[in-house]
Amino acid sequence: MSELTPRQQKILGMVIRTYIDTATPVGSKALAESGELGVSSATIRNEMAILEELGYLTHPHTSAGRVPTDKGYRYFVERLMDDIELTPEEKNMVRHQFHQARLEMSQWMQLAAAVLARLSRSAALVTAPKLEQPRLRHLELISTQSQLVLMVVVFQGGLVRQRMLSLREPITQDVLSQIADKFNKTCVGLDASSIRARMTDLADFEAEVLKLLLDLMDDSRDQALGEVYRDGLSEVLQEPEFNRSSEANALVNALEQPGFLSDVMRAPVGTVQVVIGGEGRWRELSACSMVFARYGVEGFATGALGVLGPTRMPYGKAIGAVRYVADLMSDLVSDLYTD
Amino acid sequence: MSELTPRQQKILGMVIRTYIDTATPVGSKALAESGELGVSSATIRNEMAILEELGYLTHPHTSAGRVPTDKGYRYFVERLMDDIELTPEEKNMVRHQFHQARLEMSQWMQLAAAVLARLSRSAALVTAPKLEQPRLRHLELISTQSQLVLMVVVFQGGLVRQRMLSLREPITQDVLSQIADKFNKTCVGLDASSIRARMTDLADFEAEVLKLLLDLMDDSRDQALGEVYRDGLSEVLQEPEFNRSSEANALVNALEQPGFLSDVMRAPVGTVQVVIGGEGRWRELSACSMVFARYGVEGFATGALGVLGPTRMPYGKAIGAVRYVADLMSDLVSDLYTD
DNA sequence: CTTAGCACTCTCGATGTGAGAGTGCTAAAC
DNA sequence: GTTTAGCACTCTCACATCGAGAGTGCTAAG
Repeated sequence: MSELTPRQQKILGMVIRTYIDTATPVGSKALAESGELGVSSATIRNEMAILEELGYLTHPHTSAGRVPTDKGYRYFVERLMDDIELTPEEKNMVRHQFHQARLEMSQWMQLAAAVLARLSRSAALVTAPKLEQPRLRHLELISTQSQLVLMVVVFQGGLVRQRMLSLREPITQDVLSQIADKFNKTCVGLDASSIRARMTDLADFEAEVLKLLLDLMDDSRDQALGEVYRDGLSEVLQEPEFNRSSEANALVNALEQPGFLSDVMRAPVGTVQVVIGGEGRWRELSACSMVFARYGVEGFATGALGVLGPTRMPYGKAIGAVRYVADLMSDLVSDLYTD
Repeated sequence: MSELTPRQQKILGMVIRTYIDTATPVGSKALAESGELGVSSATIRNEMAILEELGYLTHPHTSAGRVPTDKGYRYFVERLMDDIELTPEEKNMVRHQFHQARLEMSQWMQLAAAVLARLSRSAALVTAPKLEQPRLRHLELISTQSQLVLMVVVFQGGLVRQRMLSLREPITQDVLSQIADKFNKTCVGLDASSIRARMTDLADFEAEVLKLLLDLMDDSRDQALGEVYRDGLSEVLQEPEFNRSSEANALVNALEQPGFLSDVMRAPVGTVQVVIGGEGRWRELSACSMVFARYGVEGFATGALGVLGPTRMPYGKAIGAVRYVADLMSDLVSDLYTD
């Protein structure tokens, strides 16, 4: 890819910025009249023709202004964009909201989704952090009815999971407590495989508890599926590109599909990824872009968050918001969940 | 309201059923040709004119077929509708799916939403059951870091809630366990106000635990706000009435609004309510109908579930589905959560 | 290399038109 | 009295036409 001249870069940037603003194709005349270039519309036309030949711009039809291509957006995001940082006021606002919230993951996630949606004017998604290597911290068995037992498991770090278990024959609470004690005495601090190795020679019911516990530990590793928080869908559906319902539908579908997020958002913690126009992999999302990041503590517990909007999204704000919120969430996970 | 003649009822029913099917105004000729009435289109026209005068039908314009009014739908739902029951196959399918799922409220809720959406071809909403009068079953305090404590509370019936608590000065796990024990010895089986009355003379930190516990018990009473499961949005947005994005937006907005559901779905357990065209109270939902019910055990724990679709929704299926799923969920709550 | 000028293309909104669907009304038939 | 056939009328919808406007590409001159 040959380098663009400074003027070409400037023109490309202007086209994209105006298009993001107005959602209508931008013509040479409008750019010339803005005065920032000091050249005539004819010159701009020539440059635009070159940019089009290089694949950064297109025409919807012969006599309309120019519209950025996915490649154009990519170039813009990687080289031309400025003010990726949120403003101090925005940061303050976000921090303030997080400060107000209770110390609870589900609240944060919802809050994070709301903040992302508001700041980036796109639909936001946040998945719960999943433990990479869950270690047992505490196990409790509680009889709720004669034939039903509630198992509450606290993992190292403070994540709590529960599961129910139905019995063939009644077991008293005392016996249950003894069994729980046995697990707590032997298995605290261990991961699933160590627990499996350690707990042998178990009575009938104990074996069942063990099975359920291991199952739960396995599940916690990718329970991201279930707990996903969304926000901002209604805002993004107002964008003109989603008036045609086929586009809108693709987006709503993607958001509703439970597996979608975890499929898409594979990335190391600390980097912000931008997927423009579905990037070939998600054909139905060719009108959408995603900005997302993983958050949490690598190797311990990570989740994903991001925004989904039209390719014509305000990338600067979106990237800034995703980065800032991801960092914030990482801090929270690190502060609260790691010992 | 004067009574409709049997033939008028039959015509009204046919108009509504065909309109629900086709989403296009239905004319006298089409009804006459279906052959079920044995009269000519002219007669049907006369009857339709009367039905229009009475307010059950309208014209979109002079020369289009008839469209039901909200009043027409209401009459239909209350007097004309048949097969409100799901078919045995559908019931089987639903029961089977619930049988497959794990013994876990969040799974059931998600499943219920999915089933409702599929059966009624509308958007479905399910809120978690909230405890009317939570009683403490078990309390656990776990230190996760030097300055952080995780409080896990199990309520009578098996609902588990957690909250974190940051300390001014470190407290050892032993001390924490002693405090938890104190609560468990004195307060098990009590509701919030009894606990408040019982636990007096508390040390500094104990008072804080008490406050948090009471707070949590209070919250659990209407935590419905947070935990809401949705499904079927993408399907319902495909319906022709939501091509105009303003209608669609009202619907998406309503679904995203957290308070909306709890506002709307006030009803006793065991009855299915039908709100047609927003019924004046929800002006922005004038193109939508809702079918919903409360489920659970009255006086102990109840939640709400329902579907939201165009006024032109398949009421029979929707009501049947809502009733069946609500009953199923009630049974589950009753089986698992009551002692 | 830049720019003015110009012909050309294409969209968009307004306008018009004919076919089709459905109605309301009237008068005749049962 | 109810039903029906017939007919004029109305309104939408799809389609075509048309001019204005916007924007382009090209050419030739600065």
